[in-house]
Amino acid sequence: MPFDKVPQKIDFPAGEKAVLAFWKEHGIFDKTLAKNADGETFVFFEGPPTANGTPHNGHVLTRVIKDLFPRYKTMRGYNVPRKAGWDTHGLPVEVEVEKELGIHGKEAIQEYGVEAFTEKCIESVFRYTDAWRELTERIGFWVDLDDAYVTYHQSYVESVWWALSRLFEKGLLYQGHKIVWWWPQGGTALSAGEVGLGYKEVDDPSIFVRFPVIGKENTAILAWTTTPWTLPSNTAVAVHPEIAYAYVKLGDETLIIAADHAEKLVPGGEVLATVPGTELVGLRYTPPFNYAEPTGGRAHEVIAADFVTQETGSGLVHMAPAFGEDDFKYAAEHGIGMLQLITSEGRFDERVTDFAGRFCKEADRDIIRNLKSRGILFREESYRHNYPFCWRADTDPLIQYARPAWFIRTTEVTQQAIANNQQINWIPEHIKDGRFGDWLRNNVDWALSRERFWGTPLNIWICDSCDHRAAPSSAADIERRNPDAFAAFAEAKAQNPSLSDHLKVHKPWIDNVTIPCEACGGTMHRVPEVIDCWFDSGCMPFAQWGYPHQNKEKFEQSWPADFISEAVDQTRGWFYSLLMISTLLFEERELPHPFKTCIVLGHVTDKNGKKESKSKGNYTPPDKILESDGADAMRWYFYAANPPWNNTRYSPEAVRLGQQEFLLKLRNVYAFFEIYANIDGFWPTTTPKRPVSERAQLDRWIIGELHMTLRDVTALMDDYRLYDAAQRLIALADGLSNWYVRRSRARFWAKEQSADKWDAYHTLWEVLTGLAHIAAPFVPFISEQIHQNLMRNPYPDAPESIHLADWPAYDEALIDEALSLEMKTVRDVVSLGLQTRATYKLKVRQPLKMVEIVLGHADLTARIEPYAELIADELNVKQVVFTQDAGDLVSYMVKPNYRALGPVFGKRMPEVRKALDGLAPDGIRRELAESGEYRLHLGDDEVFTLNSEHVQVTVQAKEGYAAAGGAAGVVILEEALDDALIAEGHAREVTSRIQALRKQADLDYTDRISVRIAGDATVLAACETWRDYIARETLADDVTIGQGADGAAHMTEFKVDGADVVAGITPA
RNA sequence: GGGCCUGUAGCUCAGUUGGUUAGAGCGCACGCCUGAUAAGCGUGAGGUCGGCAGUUCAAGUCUGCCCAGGCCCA
Repeated sequence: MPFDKVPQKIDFPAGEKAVLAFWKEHGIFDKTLAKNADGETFVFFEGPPTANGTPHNGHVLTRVIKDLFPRYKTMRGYNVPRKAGWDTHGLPVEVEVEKELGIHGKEAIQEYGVEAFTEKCIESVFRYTDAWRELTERIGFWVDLDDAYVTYHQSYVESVWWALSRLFEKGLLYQGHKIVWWWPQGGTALSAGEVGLGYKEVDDPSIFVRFPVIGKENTAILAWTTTPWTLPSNTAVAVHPEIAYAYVKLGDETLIIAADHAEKLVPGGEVLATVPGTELVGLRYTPPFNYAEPTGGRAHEVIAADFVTQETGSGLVHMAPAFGEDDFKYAAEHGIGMLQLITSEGRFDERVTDFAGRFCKEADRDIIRNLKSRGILFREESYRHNYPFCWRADTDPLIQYARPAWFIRTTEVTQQAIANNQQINWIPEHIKDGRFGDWLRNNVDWALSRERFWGTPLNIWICDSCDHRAAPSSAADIERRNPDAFAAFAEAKAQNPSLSDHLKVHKPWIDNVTIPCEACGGTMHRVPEVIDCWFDSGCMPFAQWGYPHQNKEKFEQSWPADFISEAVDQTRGWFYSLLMISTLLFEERELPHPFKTCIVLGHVTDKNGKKESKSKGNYTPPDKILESDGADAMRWYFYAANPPWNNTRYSPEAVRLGQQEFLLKLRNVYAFFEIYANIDGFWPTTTPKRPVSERAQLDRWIIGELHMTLRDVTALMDDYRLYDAAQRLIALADGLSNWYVRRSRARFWAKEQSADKWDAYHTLWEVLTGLAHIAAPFVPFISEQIHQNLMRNPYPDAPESIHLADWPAYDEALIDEALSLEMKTVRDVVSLGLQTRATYKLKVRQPLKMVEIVLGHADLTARIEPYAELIADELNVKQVVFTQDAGDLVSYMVKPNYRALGPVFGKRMPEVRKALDGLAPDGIRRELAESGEYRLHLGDDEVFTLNSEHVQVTVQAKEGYAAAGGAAGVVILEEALDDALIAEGHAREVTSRIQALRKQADLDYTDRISVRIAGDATVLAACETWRDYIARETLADDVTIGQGADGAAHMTEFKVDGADVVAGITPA
């Protein structure tokens, strides 16, 4: 009953596809969910991706991280539900649809029809879901896509309404103004991303205007602006508090200006005095225009603002709070009022008698002319800068414009949010008090509303007559107030049954829903706005269940999340909206919520660290890699290349390198095992098996390494340190491949079926299956293949899938730290021996008489001696001698251990160093070896007692011997050869050639052959001596020496020590 | 302009509470081993630890300033 053959040709994707089919056919994912259904829940929240674009490499990173921990926790016995989600609302969706329809702007959308438009939005959102599903499944991200929450669904919207309703009742929703980039011709605000698309270099006027100071005769502030059209709406002038300002006399008048600019802007002027900006604060002035009175605060005075710079202008900045973000912010802080004399179409309103109806930017020239004619203009220049235009209509300038907006008073709970944040386990930790903590400390009220169409409608109704307001929390709540509220929708639905029920709670339908006013009996209409889609996603912990209107128990069971993860750009996005909404709504609950641990991922960049971008084409799309190298390789790269909170430089080459480091090694060992286990008929259930304690050192060593790795990976994964965990796996795979298998080959090849051979098989089987368990959450595909073949074949009762298996518990009894250290030393010693062979051109195939080993830590000698045979075999020497008195072959060096000496000597360290340098190292070594201490004399009469902690004696090879030295010690090879050694070397050389020939002839591992060897007499004599050895190694039934090689099926000619030899083989 | 992160070999990255002689893999060169063979091993070359100053007996590590890249915000 053999193991399945591991295909010779390496094709990871093919194997993975088979695994995917297996998972699908047997419903493995569902079974993993069912398995722990009664277990303790490990809560994972899926941050909803927007599906209106194809997934890229960054999404793969996020998804493989999101997959890793749920898989791990599932194996640990936790119930880990994985509900998927889709983010469906928002401006990007609308923009995408606008592009598609070739329309743009509010009016165009209304003309097209809001209902048809929203239907297009739904279509657009799900256009790419197939691609997402395909990728999600292909990379092995186990998430329940069939039960995904969708942010536009009625139940989701109603949960969001409930949240807003609560905030409304708490008085945390209010109306104010928000400065937006406004497209006047289109009557719409643009997102930052859209604004970024439309910057052009343009020349704008740059003017300096006299603002006469009230109470100072003939004195004026020289205010600066590049937007003359905002001057009629001026309400303040800003100065930098720390800049020096000069009063400059020029003729009859005195001008106030930044001191540095006095000479340039007012040549010939006389500086009367210089004052800091703070002294100008509070000055009142006469504004250049007087069309209307500002409202909402004081006006026409000087305020301090640190955004003011000296680089451009006069150092005194004209402020029009309705038309600038800084202006608005500082005005509000200083109690300055606002004046907005421009309509939403960008035209002067009727109050501005001189310019009424004119488009703002086009009026600049006339305003300047007006100022000039009144003698107010001091100077006019032109100013070249980047200014945004509408990206769709690139001749339409954008303007910053104050729009009425709804806000959430998040500042009310800033302290609670900060306290909540403090309890979160942020990975990396600096996010807590860094990026996220800073953001919370500078928390401002959340500008909630958007003047758009495709979003969750803001559920506030206002009475036409008495201005009474209400915020119903669901459709049912609305119907309670007005049973006919949705009659129009019901009728439309009757006419058109394909109308989505979810649209009931969307524009335009919801806009027509009215409710009677509880206060006056009048009619209440909904406000026109929709809300910021970040609020949607932040509601997902409860909205995914439709809570509190339904699924109350489900919500309670899955809140708060134990684990979430997204990229760092979500700091002010999803991470913030989750935390803030939770803080606002669930103030009585235990902190932290709604998530306990958050891994913040870096971005995936190209191999030069540049952002991956479609237009640059500087990246390889995920499916390419998945097709060529497979999902395990891609997953592994993101786990093991670097800690994923740093940016990851991504390229196909890099993925392949990571594959070699772990996956390929794992696969090679797996394939090796299958080949030999099948040849020898090893079977875990029937082959005689001895307890680990009775097996060879090498076996106990690798099993110890396995259990140490298991112990460490478990602790690291519990701590979410996946990168370190991956490194441990690499180290184990390396030890397994490059030491255990390498050193055990002879055991696997051994002809006789000894207990030692079976030990080796059992050990390798145990380590491979164990390693597959530990690696399963990381590389679920190859782990499954190994499990199915090595575990399920002999043990049909084993878990159906490795992902249904329990995470193994490490066995302390099998861990042997001492053995581990010894083996490390042995490997170092062997490495030095091989180094010596390389340096002195002593081929490993040529046996040598002896190796002498001087260990750096003499006390290790007794512990390493038992490994003599292993060392002899690996270095191909007949005898291993350990010594501490290698006499002239080595020299000693004393190395101070500063870490230990530091606390004792402190500042006197240089003295100590000097003293130690002047002493004979061998003397110190002897004293330490004999008495365990050394008395160090400092100065005239001070004596300090040092022990082997304080100084380390290292040994070095002297020149002129076949020796090499390192941290482990010194290894010296005996170079002299005798005839017997030379003969053995020849025999091994010939054997190697015959083996190569077997391979070349494509013989099966077990095919018997007959061998003919001819040529040089010395070599033939050696072959005669080693005839049995050659026959055994090459599986030869007969070896004919010196009779020529003619007639053999395969022949090879080569040189041994310069002499010609021919070998031929014929299959038996 | 502000905040956060990153900067260590040609490339990708490690680097403990500061301990003096900074590591690994890849790549390159040379060699070895091999019935795991599209693998494996060894050696070598390759570093002003982004720069400058400071603290310290001792700085890749701590502090300040500066430079470059990334992200978020303005």
